[in-house]
Amino acid sequence: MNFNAPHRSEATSPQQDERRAHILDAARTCFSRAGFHRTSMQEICAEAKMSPGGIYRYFASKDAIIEAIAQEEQYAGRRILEVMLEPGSLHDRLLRCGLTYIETMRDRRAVQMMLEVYVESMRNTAVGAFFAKCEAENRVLMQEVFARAKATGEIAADADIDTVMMTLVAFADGVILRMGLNPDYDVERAETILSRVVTAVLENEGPVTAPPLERRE
Amino acid sequence: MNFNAPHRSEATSPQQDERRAHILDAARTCFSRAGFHRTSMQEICAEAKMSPGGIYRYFASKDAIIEAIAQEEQYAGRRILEVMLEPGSLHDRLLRCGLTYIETMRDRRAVQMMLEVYVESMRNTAVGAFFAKCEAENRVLMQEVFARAKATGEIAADADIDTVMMTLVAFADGVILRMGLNPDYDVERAETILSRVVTAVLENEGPVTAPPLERRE
DNA sequence: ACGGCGCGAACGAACGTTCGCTCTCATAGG
DNA sequence: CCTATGAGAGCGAACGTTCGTTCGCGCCGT
Repeated sequence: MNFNAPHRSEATSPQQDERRAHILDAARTCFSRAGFHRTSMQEICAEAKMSPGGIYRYFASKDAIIEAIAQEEQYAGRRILEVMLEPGSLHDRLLRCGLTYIETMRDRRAVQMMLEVYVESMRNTAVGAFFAKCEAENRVLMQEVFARAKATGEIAADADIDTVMMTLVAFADGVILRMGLNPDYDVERAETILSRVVTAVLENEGPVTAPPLERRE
Repeated sequence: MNFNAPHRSEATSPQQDERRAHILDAARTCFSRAGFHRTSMQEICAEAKMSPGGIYRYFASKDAIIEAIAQEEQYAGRRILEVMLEPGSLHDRLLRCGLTYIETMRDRRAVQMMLEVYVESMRNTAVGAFFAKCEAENRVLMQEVFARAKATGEIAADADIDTVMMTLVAFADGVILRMGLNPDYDVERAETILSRVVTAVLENEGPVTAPPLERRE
């Protein structure tokens, strides 16, 4: 529920932080192997080479560990999104942002963690609430970025920003999901395709009444 | 482990099938609410209004229920993919296929089930093995479709079929994932974008040759 | 001597599964 | 027509196991 307060004391020493990180790392290994709810505390203990009593000194519950990991994931995502605030064309920044995101997910373990967090977020859990909050923040950030792009004429003034944004995010997540499902999928060979997709999505829609399928001859 | 044999007898009466379906439906409701591994048999029993003993007459274990559901999901996916064998332009069929897929996922419950199956498939489980088998079959089907498209010149002869295919599938899954994460996401407003994305992905690098047109009404 | 860290046996609860029972109902024999 | 019979459907208390968590006690640096 509470994502900020440590278990017992408000102040944390560097060694405590290190220990916490050690436990979280062990938990990640276990969770990515079997998922949040099929991983037992005993397994995390074994992976971290600590006893239950030791771990419970740093985290109040198993859920607290899950929440801490979800938090880390969100912060990592936010840091990547901040690429959008750097200089460059909208298309370039979006592509760079996407590729950076994909780069951090090269490890199958990372994909599994991300998915686990996503799945957990869709349920009525503390993780879900936190996820929604972060998602809303990210959206505001992106809306500002796109609004500025409208001002400079990089995208049409009447573009449906929300849809464009969401579709791009959906695409990035989809590629990562596919990387997890099918390790053969080579994103590097897909890079030029990705670039074209970004261009295509940024293009403004034609007349609203036009049929969705364009006739090409 | 075994996806085909029923629990006790090889032959199944229509009433038995109906009962099985009833149990699976209850299980889906529970699973989409809390996930495979946080749903207890007791909950499924309550939802199905049956006792444990009753349910275990139809399924050998909880895992057997999960496997049956994963199987249903795969078969549904395959049926949608068969749109690709119908007449029409490649672009048209791909878009229709994607939109049909998305249509079946309008229900949040369906998205959650799909994701649950995906996550389970990434682990070393019986579901994972079955998933890999289906995935391989689907790939063969798609490779044939694309090979034929090359023959008719709908895509360039040197196009990287595997990458194109995977990227499109990734996109579809991504959109669905986003629909689950963010119920505000309105796919209908995204439809023209989706169409442009399909076009963009199908384009080979270099000069774009226009695919021939066959519209279906 | 003392505060903390860390241990690991032990706890109650909840899990998936089993098993012996009752009930139902189609059929056969009288 | 009635009733005996047997197979299967369904039940639910109970099983052994495993779960997340607790707690009292040694250990160690100061």
